[in-house]
Amino acid sequence: MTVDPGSDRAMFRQLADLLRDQITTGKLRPGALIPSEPRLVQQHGIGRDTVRRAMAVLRGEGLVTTEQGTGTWVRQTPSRTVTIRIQGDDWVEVRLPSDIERRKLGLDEGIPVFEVHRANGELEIHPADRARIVTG
Amino acid sequence: MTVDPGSDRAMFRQLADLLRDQITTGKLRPGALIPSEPRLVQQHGIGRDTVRRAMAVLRGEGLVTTEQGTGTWVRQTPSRTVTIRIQGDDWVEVRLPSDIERRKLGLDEGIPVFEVHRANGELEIHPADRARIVTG
DNA sequence: AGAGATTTGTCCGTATGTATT
DNA sequence: GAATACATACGGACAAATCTC
Repeated sequence: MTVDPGSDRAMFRQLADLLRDQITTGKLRPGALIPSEPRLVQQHGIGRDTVRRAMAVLRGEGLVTTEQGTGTWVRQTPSRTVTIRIQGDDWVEVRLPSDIERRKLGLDEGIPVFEVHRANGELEIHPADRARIVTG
Repeated sequence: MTVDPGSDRAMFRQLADLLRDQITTGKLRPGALIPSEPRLVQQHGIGRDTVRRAMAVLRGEGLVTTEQGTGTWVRQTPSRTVTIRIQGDDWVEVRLPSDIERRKLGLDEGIPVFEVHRANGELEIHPADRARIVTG
């Protein structure tokens, strides 16, 4: 299966769809290496820019992580180590960190953060891929 | 102020930083029009690719929204119309929607979704820029 | 309705730099 | 050092959407 230049859907989206499907169906398991950019270029007969844009889509969805000089992998969904308990007048919002904040927190692209506003005025930030909100 | 080719920081990140700063400080208010791509190209003496990547950064952070044929605007943070109440064994996780799901939900890029798992097994999806989690 | 200008979307090519193996 | 892989940046070309006249 490959991408279709004649389709209405942009080729980089088709390629992202194709890889996302392999990830969500388990064909590409967490930790698996995505074929290199030149490899995908050759496999689908497309430009490198197109491949890179597809990767950018998947990174933005938190599905893959890329390391310069090495390659791109299916992200390991970390076991949720943090359980956030809220009660009373606590409340929670969610947002994506800025590029700067993301680096400071050591987060991958496409990972939102929980902003936990405690009733006492304190503010906690938690990466949203390692946390789950419960009551009590 | 403009970008510096000699800096360690990539130029498209510098441009994103610059615009993000104007947005967060209120210099560019919600609804304000971002200068067009050719305008920014000329203003900073950079390539269009660089400008577009800066925009992609800001879109991914949920700060701006882009419409083909029109332009790019500072996002209106919608009034929070949804309040999610959780209690008992309800729990909440957060993720970014896939490209396909995002279109189906009519969401901008960079907007996470709440996944509310009810104790009775039901599953609710809420755009995370229009929701707030509380107890009770 | 139509034409033209403006603006963003997609795709390709090339070149160079940086990081890892 | 060499080979491989991703990062950044430029340029050009055409398509698609929107707006104005």
